[in-house]
Amino acid sequence: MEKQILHIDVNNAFLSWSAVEMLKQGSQIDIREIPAIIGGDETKRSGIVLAKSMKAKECGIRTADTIYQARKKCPNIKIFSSNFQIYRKYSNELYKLLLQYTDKIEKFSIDECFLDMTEYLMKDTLLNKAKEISKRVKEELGFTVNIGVAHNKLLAKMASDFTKPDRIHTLYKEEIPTKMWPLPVSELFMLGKRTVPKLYNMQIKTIGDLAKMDKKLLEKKFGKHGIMMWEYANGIDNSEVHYKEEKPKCVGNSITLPENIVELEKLEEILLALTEQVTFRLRKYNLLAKTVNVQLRTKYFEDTSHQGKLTISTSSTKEIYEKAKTLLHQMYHKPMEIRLLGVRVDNLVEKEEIQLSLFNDKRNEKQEKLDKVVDELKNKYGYNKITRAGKMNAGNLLKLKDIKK
DNA sequence: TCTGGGGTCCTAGGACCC
DNA sequence: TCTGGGGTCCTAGGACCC
Repeated sequence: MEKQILHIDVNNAFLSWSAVEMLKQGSQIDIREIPAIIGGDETKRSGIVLAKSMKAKECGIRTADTIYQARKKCPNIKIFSSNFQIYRKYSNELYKLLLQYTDKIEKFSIDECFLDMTEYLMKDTLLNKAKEISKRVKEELGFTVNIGVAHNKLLAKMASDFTKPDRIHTLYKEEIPTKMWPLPVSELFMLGKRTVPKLYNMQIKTIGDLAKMDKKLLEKKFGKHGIMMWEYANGIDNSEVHYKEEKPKCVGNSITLPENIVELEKLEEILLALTEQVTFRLRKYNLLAKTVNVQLRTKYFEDTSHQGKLTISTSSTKEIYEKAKTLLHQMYHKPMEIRLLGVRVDNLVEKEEIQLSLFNDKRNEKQEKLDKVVDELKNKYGYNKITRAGKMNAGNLLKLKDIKK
């Protein structure tokens, strides 16, 4: 049976949500109506554009531009900082509204959802539901969405991207040649800035060009990725809407430092702060990690990473930090000027699964209790209020207020 | 005052085993 | 004194997404 899929995409999500919130707080201006962007903080060297208004887009400003570039393109641009707590709030409100239509919802990102609407079999019914959702989101939540209507996720996603904002587009199989094939190949989902130039060299300029290519040739040149791009260009995608809550496969935390750092001791302090946040989240998920990964970026934008296995899966801050420190020492050689430092854990397993399979493990019981007490305090009073005693807090030391929950 | 941070998945190549 | 080959596991790096 053919599936009925909707893809819901919030228009300029961060900017729209900030606009709605500001209006609620009594602001006289709607930042969606003026040249405005949501951007990072240049003084913390994270000055890039996260979202833009239509007027900002008309100036040629693009997402991920530096704020410096944005200001050059549009000198009177208004810049606002991001607030992820607010974004999560609006994301949840949208989710709750969508739950009234189906519980088969996949949260694809903070501002995108797939809905499996196969129970609404008639095309007319489905389109009417899309219209109803669009209208209700606008009226009840105060922002607009684009909705893609199709028989699989890929086509629904492509459709929701057509013209914006506040639009509903269908992309049924028979519409692929007219609606999707004329588009530049760079518009196809999963084709990024590395692959597109290679396709251009092969005289593949549009999605239609790609669709008509020999699948085998693409496989030879791009491997699995080649097969996937050929299938996507032909509108083929059999993946399901994953509506069940899934646990993450890795948990990471990284930061671009306010200034380059050379001293190993300082890096260690930051590494501890980063690790504490990672293990806090790990324990919240009730997961244990087997692999630790540390990432460095130098002032020349050279990235390196090292990973290592732990003997036993753990969520202990101390154990993971010790491993991370060892990895950092392996990679670090003087005089290195470090711009970014990150830690990530991989190979995650459910805590219960492991404990059953182990003999009664008394190791680090004390440490586990300490982690638990700290977690409870953090849950009660907020993440940044509680810091480990004994070490100076790297976060405060460097004013890294963005090591956030 | 250029260039974020959170993820997922894939691949090439090395180590090691039979 | 010329060095196969299949399989698995692991690591570093890269590509892509929002």
